[in-house]
Amino acid sequence: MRIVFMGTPDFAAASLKRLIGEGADVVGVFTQPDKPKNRGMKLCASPVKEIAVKAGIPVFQPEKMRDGTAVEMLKSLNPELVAVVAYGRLLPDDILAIPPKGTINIHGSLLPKYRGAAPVQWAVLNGDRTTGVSSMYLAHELDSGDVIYTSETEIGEFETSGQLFERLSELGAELLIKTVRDIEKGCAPRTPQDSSVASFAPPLTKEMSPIDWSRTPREIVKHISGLDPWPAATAEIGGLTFKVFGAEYTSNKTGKPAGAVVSADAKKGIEIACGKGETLLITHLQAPGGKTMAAADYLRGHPMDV
RNA sequence: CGCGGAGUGGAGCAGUCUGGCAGCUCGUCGGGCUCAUAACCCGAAGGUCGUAGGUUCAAAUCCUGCCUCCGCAA
Repeated sequence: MRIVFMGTPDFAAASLKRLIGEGADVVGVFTQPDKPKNRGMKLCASPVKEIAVKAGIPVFQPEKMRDGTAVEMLKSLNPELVAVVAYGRLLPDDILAIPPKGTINIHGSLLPKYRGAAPVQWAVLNGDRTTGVSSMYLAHELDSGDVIYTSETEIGEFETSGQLFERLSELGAELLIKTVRDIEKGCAPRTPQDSSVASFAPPLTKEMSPIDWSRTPREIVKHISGLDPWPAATAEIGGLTFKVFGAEYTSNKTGKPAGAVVSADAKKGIEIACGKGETLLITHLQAPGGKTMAAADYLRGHPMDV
């Protein structure tokens, strides 16, 4: 079955790699154009492009999806199925209409929950105990198509969005293989989404970074985990804005106001007052301009008065 | 040439401006105290100061090249 793959970041690369590894007939790969990135603003290829190039698969990087060129590119490949994983672009109907077996998508949540750009992060932020991945047919409206299969997994208490992303990208890859196989066999189910219970997971922004210390320790832990690795939770301590990457629960109580430093032990970390007099121990942080390190290490070089 | 920071015993930092015996908080090892301890006391080991050259009586420190790492921004 001739398949065209569309995707961009690591989450998608895992699926493409798996698809190729399973011997699927991937006849072309669409990915976002190379963009200037990193130190030096060098032009960088997307993770998906790197996989495709290594596998010798033709790569297409149309700037626009609606000016007709993308349609021509896709038509010339004569695909039976198009598989989209985090391509980062809404596909117009004339593209969706091309492959006779349909256009499918892998999404990082249990649809209809968390439609949108950041389903993984919001599952963590909201403190959900479980989440998963879904495969679905693409429809005109964002992430609203009929669901084919889902795969569920638990979220660890301290699992970060980055870690969950990695696991879900593997789960997603597996689900994609299964979905493609059953579509080829003609036995893939399709279940319409119940849009009345749908929720939306908008992209994260830096405005979300500052920690609200008046919340409960668990809410704050979820905030920290959910924003890791980007945009990262931040805390103002002693006039500096730190990024916070790790915290542990304590059994301590304090009379200090939320956000105040309760203790700064060079063997443990920085303990901060939260809501209702509970406290949280920051164990990993990043000072402005510095690299991420254990809070205890930071305190050794930067003693902190309480 | 997007902007910027940094390489100093195992970890995190100071010292560099103004050259002059390599320092701090930990860790490690040995000993002591203790019912006990991540606590306390005593002692010890461990560094060609990223690298190559230059200036100097003398370089971690000043000058030049190179390597490596990191932050911001996207």
